[in-house]
Amino acid sequence: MTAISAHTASSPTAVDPAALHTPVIAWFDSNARDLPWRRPEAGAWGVMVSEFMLQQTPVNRVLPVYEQWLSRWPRPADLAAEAPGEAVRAWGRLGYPRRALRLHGAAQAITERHGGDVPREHAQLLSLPGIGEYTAAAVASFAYGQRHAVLDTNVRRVFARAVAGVQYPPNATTAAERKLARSLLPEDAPTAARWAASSMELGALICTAKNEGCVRCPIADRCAWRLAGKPAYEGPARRGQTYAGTDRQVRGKLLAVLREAVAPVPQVVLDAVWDEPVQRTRALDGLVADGLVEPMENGVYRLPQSRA
DNA sequence: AATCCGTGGCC
DNA sequence: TGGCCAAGGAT
Repeated sequence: MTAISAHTASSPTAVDPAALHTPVIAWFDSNARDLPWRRPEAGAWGVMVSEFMLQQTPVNRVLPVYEQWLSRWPRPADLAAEAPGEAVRAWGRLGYPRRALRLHGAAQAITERHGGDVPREHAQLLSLPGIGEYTAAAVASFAYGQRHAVLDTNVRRVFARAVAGVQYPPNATTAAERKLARSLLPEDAPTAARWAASSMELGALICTAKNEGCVRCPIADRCAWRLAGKPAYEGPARRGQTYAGTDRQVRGKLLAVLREAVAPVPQVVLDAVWDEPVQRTRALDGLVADGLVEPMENGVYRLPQSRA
């Protein structure tokens, strides 16, 4: 096949959805990981907790924390009854601790507005704190078997390569990607949900950002990117993630002290984590503004006890 | 739309 | 060694 015809074949309108569904779903049936949130006993709450934890955090680091959370808070109301600081503490070192606060807030909303059950409607899920377009679709699809385009970084990369013929998807999800995802969605809901999980798993295990495993890929023979000779990424520089010396690092150090503390922490102890006073103060103020830290009297701090 | 928000493993 | 990457969301 020439480069020209490979390019033609990469046109989204030329894709036969069924030609992708069948081999990818068959591959998933034999190769899916046995993750706890995929087991029936996880329920919608388990799926939802896992989705919060998996936002920007690898599976292997989520696993032990997920088990602790579901054991301690088996239903949304159990978490809602806790102080938000307990959620932040139990979040441990998963990163982005605002997710813990949002998950706690979502549990409160579910308890107060939805009778304690994770809502089934996409719009209702979307209205909960910490749930955006991706997570709403993921919960509706994985927990309730509904038909939604589930566009996470894995699926977007699979589509970019297999269909668009490029190495990486755009920085932010585009209207074209949503349209493509909808056009590839199987008609019946159970198959659509299976397809969502399958295409995501393919991106996570085979069609990875680096060291992609094309030799094990069930659709390698029709992947536009591979057929085009795997051209290198061309386009705007992808977003970097500098960390050392940033406010995020300082916030992380401050919150780590508060997570480990069994009693409220004097400011002098927090001051020891970072030398530069202006940045240190800005970071602590930011944590307070975000509701992750609660100032007490006399310059003492703790994880939030008040119900937001 | 561009930035901010943690943490740790990997090559 | 250090940039890159990991099932995003909020502003």
